[in-house]
Amino acid sequence: MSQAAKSQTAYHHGDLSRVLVERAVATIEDKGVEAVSLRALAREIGVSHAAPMRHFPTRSALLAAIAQHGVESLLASATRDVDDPALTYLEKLRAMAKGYIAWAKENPVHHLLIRNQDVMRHANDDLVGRINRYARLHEDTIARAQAEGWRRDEDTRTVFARLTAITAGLAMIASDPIYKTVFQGGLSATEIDAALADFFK
Amino acid sequence: MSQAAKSQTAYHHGDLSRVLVERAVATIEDKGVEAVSLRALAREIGVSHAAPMRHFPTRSALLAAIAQHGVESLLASATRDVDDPALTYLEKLRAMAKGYIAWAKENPVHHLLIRNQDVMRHANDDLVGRINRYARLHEDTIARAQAEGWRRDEDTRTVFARLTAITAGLAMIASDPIYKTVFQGGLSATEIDAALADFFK
DNA sequence: CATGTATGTTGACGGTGGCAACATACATTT
DNA sequence: AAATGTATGTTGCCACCGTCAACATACATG
Repeated sequence: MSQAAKSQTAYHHGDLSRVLVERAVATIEDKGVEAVSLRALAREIGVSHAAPMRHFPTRSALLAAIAQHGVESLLASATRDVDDPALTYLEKLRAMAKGYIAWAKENPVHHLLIRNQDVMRHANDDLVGRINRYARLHEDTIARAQAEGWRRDEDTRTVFARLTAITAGLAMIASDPIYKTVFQGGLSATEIDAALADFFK
Repeated sequence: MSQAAKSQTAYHHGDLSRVLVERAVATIEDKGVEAVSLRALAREIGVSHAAPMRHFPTRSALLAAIAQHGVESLLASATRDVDDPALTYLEKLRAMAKGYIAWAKENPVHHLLIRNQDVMRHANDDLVGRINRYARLHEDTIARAQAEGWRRDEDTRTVFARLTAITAGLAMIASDPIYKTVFQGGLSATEIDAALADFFK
C-alpha cells in the first residue's frame, strides 16, 4: 500500500497541498478567481475548514502560489530554446514569443492569474526580479538579433515594446474567452504563426 | 441652495449612486478590485450599510456597471475619428489604435476592470454585442485600408489579429503597473507612436 | 519507546453580501 | 393644499467567509 493511499483514509490527508491547488485551478476555470474559497475547497476535499491554512496561511497566499508557479512555468516555456547554440538570435526571439503564446493557450487559468493585479500583489518579492531578468534577457536578445542585421537601424527599446506588446496581445487573444467571439473559433496555431511572421521577417 | 447641497444633510443622500462609483474607483486605484466592499463604501460615505443596494443590487453589479461605462468610454475614444471623411481608412485605423491606447493610459482602473473576467462575467449581455460590432467595424476598416493599397496582399484576418494584439498589448504596457518596471519610466506617448509606426507604414 | 514537529480539528470572532421589514422624503395627482 | 405612491435610506437578521487560538492526532527522529 502506497503512502498516499494509506494516508487517504487516515487522520492526515497526506496530499492536501497538491489537491488544494488542483481544486482551486478547477474552480477558477469554471467559476472564476472570485469563487475560490478556502472553506469551500476544504468542504469539497472533505477536510475541516481550517485545514488549508496549514499549507497556505491565507487565501491570497494560495492564489499567489499558483500564480508564482505559473510565472515559473511560463518563463521556462519561453526560454526553453534560448541556449540552443544552433539558433540565430532572431530564431531565439521567435522561439521566445512562440513559447510564451503557446504556454498561455495551454494554461489559461495560470495566464489569467499572472495578469491579475489582486493576485500578483501578494506574490513573492523575488518573482518581480525574475520577471525583470527575463525582460532584460529579452531586450538583450533583441539587441543581438539586431547585430545580426535584423531591424538593425531601429531603436532597441521601441522594438522591445512592439515585440512585448504583440506577444502579450496574441497570448491574450489566444487564451482569453472574450476574444473567442471576436475571432470566431479562436486563433489556430497556424494563424498565430502568421500574425507573428511579418514581425520576424 | 442647490438640490444636491440641500440633499446632503437630509435623510436622502441625493447623489449616492455617483459617489459610490467614484469611491469604488478610488478604492480600486489604491487597494485593488478585491478591496471593494459595499459596506466599507457605505461607511466612508456615511450612509447605512444597505443603502448601496438601492442603486446596485449586488457588489458584482456595481463593478459591472463601472466596467460597462468603461467599455462605452473606450469605444467612444477609439471611434471618435472614424467618421471623419477627410481621413483615409489607414488613417482611421491608426486613430482607432491610438484612441484605444490613450484611453487605457488615462483610465487604468477602467482598463483593469474591462480585462477582469470576474467583473465582465456580470456585465450586461448587449455589451458583448457592442464589443463584437466594434470588432467587425475594426476588421472592415482594415479591409478598406487594404483596398487602398496598404498590405493589400495579406490575409485580412491575420492583419486583424496582429493589429488587435499590438493595440491591446501596448494598452496593457501603457497602463498596467507591472510593466512600469519592465519599461523603466513607462512608455511615453512618443514611444507608443514609434512602436505603432512600423505597423502602419 | 519517548518526544518534538507537522498536520488536522474544533470553536470562536468580526467582516461581508444579501434579504426583509420598516421609515422617510419626494413627486404626482386630485 | 392634501393624499398617495414611489424612490431612497435604515435597521435587524442570516449565512458564509477568512483568520486565529486551543486542542488532537499522526509521523519522524532520537
